Amino acid sequence: MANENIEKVMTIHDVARELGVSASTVSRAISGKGRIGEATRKRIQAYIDEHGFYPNAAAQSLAQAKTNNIAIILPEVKTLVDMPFFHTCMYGVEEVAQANDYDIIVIITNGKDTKNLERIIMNRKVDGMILTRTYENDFFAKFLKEHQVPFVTVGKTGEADMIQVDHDNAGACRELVTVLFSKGIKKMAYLGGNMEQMVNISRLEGYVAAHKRTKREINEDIIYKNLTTKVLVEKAVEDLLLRDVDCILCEDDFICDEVVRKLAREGIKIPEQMKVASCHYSRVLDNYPVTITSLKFDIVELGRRACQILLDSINNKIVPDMTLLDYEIILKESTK
Amino acid sequence: MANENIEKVMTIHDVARELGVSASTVSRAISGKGRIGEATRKRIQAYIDEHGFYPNAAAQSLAQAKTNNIAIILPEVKTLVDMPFFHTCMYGVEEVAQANDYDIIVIITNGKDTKNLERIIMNRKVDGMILTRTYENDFFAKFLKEHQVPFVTVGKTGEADMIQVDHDNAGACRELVTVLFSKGIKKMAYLGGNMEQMVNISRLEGYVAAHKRTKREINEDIIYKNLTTKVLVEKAVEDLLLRDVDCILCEDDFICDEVVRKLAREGIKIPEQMKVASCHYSRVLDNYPVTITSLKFDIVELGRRACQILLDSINNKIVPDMTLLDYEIILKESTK
DNA sequence: GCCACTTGCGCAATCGATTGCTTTGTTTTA
DNA sequence: TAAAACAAAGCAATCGATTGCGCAAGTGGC
Repeated sequence: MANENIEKVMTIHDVARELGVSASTVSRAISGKGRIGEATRKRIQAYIDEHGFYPNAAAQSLAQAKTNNIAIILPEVKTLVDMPFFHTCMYGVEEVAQANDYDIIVIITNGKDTKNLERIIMNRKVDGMILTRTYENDFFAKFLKEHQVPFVTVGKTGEADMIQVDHDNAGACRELVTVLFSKGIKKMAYLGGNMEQMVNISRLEGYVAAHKRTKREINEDIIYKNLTTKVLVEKAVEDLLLRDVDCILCEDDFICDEVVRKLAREGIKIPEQMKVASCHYSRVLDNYPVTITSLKFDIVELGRRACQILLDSINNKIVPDMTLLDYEIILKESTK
Repeated sequence: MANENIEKVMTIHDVARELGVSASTVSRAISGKGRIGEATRKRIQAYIDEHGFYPNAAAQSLAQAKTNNIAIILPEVKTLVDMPFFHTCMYGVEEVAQANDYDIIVIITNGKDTKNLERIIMNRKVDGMILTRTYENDFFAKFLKEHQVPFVTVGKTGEADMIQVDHDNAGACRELVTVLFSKGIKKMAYLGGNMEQMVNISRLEGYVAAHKRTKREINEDIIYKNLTTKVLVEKAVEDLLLRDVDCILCEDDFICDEVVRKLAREGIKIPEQMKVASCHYSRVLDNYPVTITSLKFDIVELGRRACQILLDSINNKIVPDMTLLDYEIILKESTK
């Protein structure tokens, strides 16, 4: 009854019958692989162009053992406004994927549970994966490696033998800190986030490296780690105000946001009484009366590159193990 | 050579051979459909649990004409920080999809080009779709309807005979405006965004309805539409300052953000000299010294509901044509 | 003890593409 | 002109699941 209305979709056999050729010929006409006469090719192509034949993706996947899908793994992020990183990155990935006739499957995960990851791999729903948040000794990355799934990490994994794409966080931070020192800053505090995440490890590395290069002492008392909540940031600020610091370097714009607010509440003027810089720019930093010095990364580009490298890797091209993208240092009023 | 290392994945036939049964029996044991003995069921299940067999998704899709994928269509958004809506919504969709063993394919589109949409539908890569931004007389929605693809729109389409899930934007706005009037506001300007988008149409509707209910005159001079850039918002504010308005209602937090900044630059105090409210809360509104009155919507829930309804619809359950979710009016300092 | 009915499970077709092999027909070459 | 070479296109197997049908064994009624 109801089914009578459902128009059946055209298959390769329909096209073949219509043109009086075999299905294999149609297949070869479309793919261009195998031997086929030019005249037949054109005739079939013309028919398809006119009538709009689309091959069944499942049948193709089955026959070719290839899905033309890639997965992108996003972390569960509670405070989305503060975390445009992953979604911006996704835009880049999607752009390149589309351009290459791939679709992206998005998996959101808390980072611990591999069930979904396992299912999607073992069901062979994708040809490869992009991990957008990496940890030291990354669990997911190891899992993928074990299962011989092509994958690229956005961010470092701290392991060799994995394809990684990242901004040069360590280098950028090192340069930023060095520049700030050269502008007369004496004692710079560092406020960092979750130290299990590689990005945070890299940034702190940069901070430390800049101290070493300029032969300054590293003072552990003014290095704060794992500031994952507003309250922790607030406490850190209170604490460092007692420690004769003249600049606060924030690991990201979320922390920076809290720092700026806290300083305002304390009546401390930026930059006169305290200089502030962030290792990551996003629009949040435009919300204050004083503009904030920061590092700027092109995150869409990061996504694009990660995707391009993944696709190359899937197609057995040779790709670099580690790709580091450029950054920009943006000096603003907050460190004048 | 290289291929010798690649371990072949287990198929249903491997399981069958190993247990001395037929593939059909294994299939029936897994699905629970068809006639199968309880003892055999358990034996097969036990083997699978132990050895971890996962069916090939492509083969299943082909056999069942069902992909267990849904697509979510996101608009191209330039200013991500200002637009957490779509991504928050995606979180809700993903949550419900995962819980029901569906994966989500994300398509990002400029809203005009149907090529990707067409491809993904005609290739039968998904069982249904969620549209996250709707326009009056929606092109995509019509396209999907024509192709008999199950779909749900997040936001209204202005058409009957389509499954729509939305917050009650019109009702919420109407109530907010009414409440503000009851608190003594005399003349309220409305600053709206792109009037092709249904959400904006609905909100203005609410504003108008509140005027009618309270028997106030509607003054077209203080209704601004299509304020899609900072500059336009700025100009609108300049303009309405000459018009004896005592409250500005902003269509969303992006506009509100610009309004608050502009008023600050003009030295106009909120709420003493001008009251301000927004029809949409996001964390952006927490960035000012004065807290802002707004409407609050649970966007993750919106995504969840949309997805649940889509899945029900795919499985031929009866679903409501129009689902309107609740809202919250948050009165803060900006309208005191 | 015979027939009807149910239960458990295997056989083989099917979904819609791809691809190695074969056949057919044409062209080239000796 | 016959043999060799080659191009074009069809045949049929294959990918890995699902499912209608049918057979054999078991159960129950009378």
